[in-house]
Amino acid sequence: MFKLYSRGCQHALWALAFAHLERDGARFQPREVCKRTGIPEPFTRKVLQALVQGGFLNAHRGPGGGYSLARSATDISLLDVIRAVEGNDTFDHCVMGLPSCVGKSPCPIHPMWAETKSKLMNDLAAKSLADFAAAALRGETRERKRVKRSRARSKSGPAKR
Amino acid sequence: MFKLYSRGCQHALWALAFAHLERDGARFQPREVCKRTGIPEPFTRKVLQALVQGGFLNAHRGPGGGYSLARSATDISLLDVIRAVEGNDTFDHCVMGLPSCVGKSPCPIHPMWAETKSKLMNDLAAKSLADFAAAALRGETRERKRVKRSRARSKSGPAKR
DNA sequence: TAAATAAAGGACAAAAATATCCACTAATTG
DNA sequence: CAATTAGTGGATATTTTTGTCCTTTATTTA
Repeated sequence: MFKLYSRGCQHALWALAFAHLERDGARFQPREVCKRTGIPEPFTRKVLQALVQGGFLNAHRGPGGGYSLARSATDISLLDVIRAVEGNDTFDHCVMGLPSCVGKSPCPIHPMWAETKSKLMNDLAAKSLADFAAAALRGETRERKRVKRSRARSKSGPAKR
Repeated sequence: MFKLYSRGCQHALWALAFAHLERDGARFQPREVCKRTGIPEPFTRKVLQALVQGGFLNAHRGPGGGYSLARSATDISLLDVIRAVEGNDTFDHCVMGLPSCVGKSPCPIHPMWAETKSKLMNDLAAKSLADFAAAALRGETRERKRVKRSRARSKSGPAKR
């Protein structure tokens, strides 16, 4: 169960990427975006609320409402989004469960993990929503659709634990 | 919710590390090891079962039973343990949830993520249980004890999502 | 200002991960 | 071979994550 972020955060990234693609800088309707990307609308709406509170989205109520990015898509990094959705401390927890895994008493794999994390966080901070959206457009618009359809249990391999 | 493996796998790693420290190569009693490391015994026993089935542990029933490592602690890598507990495909899932995130249609962050994973998996494959145990001894024997005591909710920061 | 639209927020439901318990079985020992 | 010890496997409980629904509130437009 190796994962970078929660499902909600994953949805947020798809939503923002497609929102940006539709009409850069303009408003977007969560309904449309969710339908196009095949992500669950009610859950995604919740996550969008978090992004509003985090200051990354502006909400527009009433008829023709929707959301718009509070800053340019080139100015919002994936790390920003992840932090906004998951909380600022997502990357701070010890992999071995130690309450204070620092300085004189690190966990047995702290150095290795710290290195991995550091590189990853740099990469995520360097990648903007615009970059992400562009990459999504290049590779994955069609493929994405199929996710929703084949939603049956994948029942992967042995050793389920 | 950035995580490298499940809680059960975390428990397994602590248990194996301390088992190795107690008496290298010899049998160990899960009861003792769990008490010393402060990890929940019933849950950990389940995970040990998985390791038996995975061929990493030998189980010994009856009086004075317990477990022993099936191979030398220097010959079992952290990656081996993780795979045995989590399933061989733990590291194969797409971070963006795509069913087939490869080749011509990778997800928007596939390259970045693949790079991170590759390095991490190399590191994990290079680190043996013996290395891990040695590091655990250097840093964390005492500190670990405190985990169990302060088991109260940590209620960390804002932006809980 | 009334009607319609759409986001906010909270309650609720389902599924998965985490954790415990117990009856059963195998091994050891006297 | 009977008694005791300790792992196995299955059932069950708890918590967290994921996902839905519905009422309220704000905004727009006629």
